[in-house]
Amino acid sequence: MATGDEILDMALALVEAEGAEALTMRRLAGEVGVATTTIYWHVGNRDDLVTAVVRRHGEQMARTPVNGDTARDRVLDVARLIWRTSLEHREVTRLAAAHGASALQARELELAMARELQAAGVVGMAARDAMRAITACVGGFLVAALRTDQAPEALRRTTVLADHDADDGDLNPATREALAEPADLPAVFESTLRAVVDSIVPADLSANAYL
Amino acid sequence: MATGDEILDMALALVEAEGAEALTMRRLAGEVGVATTTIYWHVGNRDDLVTAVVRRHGEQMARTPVNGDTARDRVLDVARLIWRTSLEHREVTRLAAAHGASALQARELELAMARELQAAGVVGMAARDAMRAITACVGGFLVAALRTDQAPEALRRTTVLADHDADDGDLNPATREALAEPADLPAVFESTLRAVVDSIVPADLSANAYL
DNA sequence: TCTCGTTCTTGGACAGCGTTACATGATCTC
DNA sequence: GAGATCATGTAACGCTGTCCAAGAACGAGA
Repeated sequence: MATGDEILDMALALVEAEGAEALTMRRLAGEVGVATTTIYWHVGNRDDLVTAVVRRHGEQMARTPVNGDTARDRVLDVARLIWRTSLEHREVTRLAAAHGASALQARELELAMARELQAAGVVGMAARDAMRAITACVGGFLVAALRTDQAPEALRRTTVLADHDADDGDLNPATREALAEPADLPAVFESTLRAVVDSIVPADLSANAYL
Repeated sequence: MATGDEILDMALALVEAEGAEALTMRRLAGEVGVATTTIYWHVGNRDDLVTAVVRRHGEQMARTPVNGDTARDRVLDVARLIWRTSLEHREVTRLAAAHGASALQARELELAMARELQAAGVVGMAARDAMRAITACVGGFLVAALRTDQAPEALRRTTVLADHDADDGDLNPATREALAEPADLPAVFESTLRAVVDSIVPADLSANAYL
C-alpha cells in the first residue's frame, strides 16, 4: 500500500541523493518497492510527478525566516535565500530547471518577496516588474553556478573563452588570463544583486519603508 | 557522400525548423538521407553533434556589427545583441541551454564584449567579473523568455503566482492582479541591463573611454 | 457468507531514444 | 590486381516513458 505522499517523498529523496537524472519511473518504482504502473496510478505522468516533486520541495524551501532591518534589506535577503537554498538542493533545482518549473520551485519565496517589496512601497505592476528582474538575475546566476559543476570541462566558460584563436590579439593579456580562471560567483552575484535591487528600491527610500 | 559540414548544416536547419527536440540521431540521419551510424562516423557522439551545431551557430551569430558611440554604449549593445539573436534563434538557444553549452553559443559575442569593456577601461579580473554578471543576467532573462512560450500554462509564472491560497491575504490586490499578467520582458530586460552595466561601467567614465 | 463494484496493483508489451559490433561496399595506393 | 583506408548499412542492446488488459484486495449490501 503506497500512498501518493510516500511516492513523492521517495522521489524527492532519490533526486537529492542521486541526482535529477536518477528520477526515472522504473527506478522510482523499484525504490518504493512497487510496479512502475503504480506510480502512474497514484501520481500520473512523469510531468505530473516532477511537477509534484518540485512543488513539494518549494513549500519546504520557504520555511526559513527572512532577515533584515529595512524592507530593502529584506528584499535582498529573500533573493539570497532563493540563491542559497537552490544551491543547497541543487539537484532539485536542476530537475526543476530542466522541467521548466523553476517558478514553481521558488513560488513561496517569490510571494515572500512580493510582500517585502510591498513593505518597501513597491506595488502593482512595478512590483511585478521588480520581481521579474530580480528572479531573472537569480536564475541566471543559478544556471551559471550549476553548469560549472556539471558540464564537461570543454563546455565551461573558462575553457570556451580561454582557447584563443588568432583573432583575439587585441585583447588585454591580463583580461585573457582572467577569463581562463573561474570567477568568485557568489561575490559577483552579491554585487550584481545589489545593483539590480538598488535600481528598484533606492536605499534612501528604505529608511522610512514602514511609514 | 555526406560530409561533416553538410550534416551540421542539416542539423542546424532541422533545429531551427522543428525545434530542439527534433534533433535525434535517427531523425537527422533520415533528413540527410543516410544511415544513423554515418552520423557517428562523421560527427561523433550526440554530445559532439550538439556541441558542433552550437559552435557553428555561435560563429554565425557574431557577424552583426556592434553599435554605439561610447564604449559603455557598445557594451550595452553587445548584451542586447546576445539577447536579440538568441531569441531570434530560440530553438538553437534552447538546445544549447539543455546541453549546457550556452557559453559556447555566445562565445564570439562574449569576446566582443571583452573588447568593448577593455575600451571602457575595464580589464583583467574586473572584466571577467563584469562579463559574468552581464551574461548571467542576459541568460536569466533568456531562460524566462523561452520558458514563457514553451512550458505548459500550469507552470508559467503568471499562473503559479496567481492561483492564491488563503495565506497571501496580506498582499496588495493591485500587486496580486499584476502578478497574474505577463510582464513586458524586453522592457524589464533593458532597464535591468542598464542597472547592471551602470554598476560596472559608470556613465561618467564612458565619456573619455578611449583616452 | 457470498457477491458486486470500486480501488489498487501488476506483468507485459510498444515505440522511441543513444549507442555499438560487425559486415559490406567504395575508393585510393602501391 | 592486391591490400589498406574510408564510408556506409544492418541489426541488435539497453534504456526511456507510456499504456492495456488482467488480476488482487477490500468495503458494503443482500
